[in-house]
Amino acid sequence: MPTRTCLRHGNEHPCTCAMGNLYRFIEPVLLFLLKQKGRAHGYELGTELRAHAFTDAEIEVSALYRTLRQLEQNDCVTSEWDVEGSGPARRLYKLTPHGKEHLEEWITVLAHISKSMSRFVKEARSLAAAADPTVEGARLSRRVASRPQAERVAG
Amino acid sequence: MPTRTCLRHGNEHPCTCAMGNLYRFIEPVLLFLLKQKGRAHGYELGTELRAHAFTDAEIEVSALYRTLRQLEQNDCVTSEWDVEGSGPARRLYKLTPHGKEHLEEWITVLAHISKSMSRFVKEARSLAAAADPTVEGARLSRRVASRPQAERVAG
DNA sequence: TTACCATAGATGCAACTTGCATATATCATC
DNA sequence: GATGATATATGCAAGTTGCATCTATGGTAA
Repeated sequence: MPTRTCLRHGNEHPCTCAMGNLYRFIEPVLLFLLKQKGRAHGYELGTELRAHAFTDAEIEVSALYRTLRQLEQNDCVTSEWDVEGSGPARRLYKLTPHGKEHLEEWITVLAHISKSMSRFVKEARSLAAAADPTVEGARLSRRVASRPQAERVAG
Repeated sequence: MPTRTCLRHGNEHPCTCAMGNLYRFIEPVLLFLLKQKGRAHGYELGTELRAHAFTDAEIEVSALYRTLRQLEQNDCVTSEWDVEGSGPARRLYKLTPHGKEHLEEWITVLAHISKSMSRFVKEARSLAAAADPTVEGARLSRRVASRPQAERVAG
């Protein structure tokens, strides 16, 4: 979270915004959406990215387009100009076989990270509960796995 | 993952190494360890970091020390030189109250990310299962409430 | 007709982050 | 006196990010 603070949400509550866009995590979502939709152009993907994003971070359009071009360089997607219809030309992207494999790799990696992360959260919470054995703390330490609590302030 | 490949594990299987150290994720683990241990020096933390790290990435010692100094700048930890004992002097770190709060923030944020991430993995896997209805795929896709719609065919 | 807005994509640049190599120093052991 | 483990730190090139800005098309409000 470094020195950065979230400009949208201020400094009052923890916010994933402060982590930046983490383009590394934009990439898999783009691959996923392309697999799901068959083909799409960047602007369109930008509007749907939010729903699957891992953080509250605003999607930087420049990051989005740059990630797409990079994916093309790495042979994960192909693109062609679509001049049909009205409005400015759009670049239509499609997943390549290699892109599909890459998405599979991402899924493996993300499953791993997500698991380590939630294990860490569990550990850290039980440490907090042990260190601060209030009523709330005790209740938490009894069963850490499911907490219907207000968990998400960020957003 | 970009252009990078994992040098330790090669290119043969997906590897979180290729994501880099993600110092953003070193930070919370350091805060956690300091809370757990009371006090510790950097080198020591480095040896215990692996057990809690979110990725397979080798811990870059320079990143570790730099993160600690940054945490100190941000008033999350304090340090003092320890010249007792043998060997070179070591900088002993301790969590501050603000550091404790910061850890709590991290936990909230990480819980959120981990959740979004595992939801994504689930979605992506069920999409894969639907696209590739092998025996294994079928088992997975049975549980899926809403199959993804037919791909939109662009004209 | 002009102004403005949504759509669509791209680039320039300063600031920041990261990986790797290297420097420093203490002490133990060979 | 050489080597290696412990312990911390910095320099620098390469890479990444956020923000501002540019180009362009077409629709609509004024």
